[in-house]
Amino acid sequence: MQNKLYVSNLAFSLDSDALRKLFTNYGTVTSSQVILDRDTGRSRGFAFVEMSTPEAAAAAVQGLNGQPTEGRSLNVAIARERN
DNA sequence: GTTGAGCGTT
Repeated sequence: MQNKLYVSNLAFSLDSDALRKLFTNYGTVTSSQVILDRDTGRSRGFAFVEMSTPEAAAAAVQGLNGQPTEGRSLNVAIARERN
């Protein structure tokens, strides 16, 4: 499964909904979630977005990786297994 | 500010 994306270096002003809208422009977003610290509830500065297909994920990487968003340059890459 | 969670109602 190469349809899960790891989005890091994101601005704290971005939430799951904002990311979803950004990625849905390059394909169908199956799920989007900004990672919040489970203990403190604060943003960890990165997120995970799952696309419906690997090609959609690749398109999102090419389209959003390194793009300035909310003052921060988004870093988008294929995510790893959670384990 | 950089690779997620959950175990008690997502």
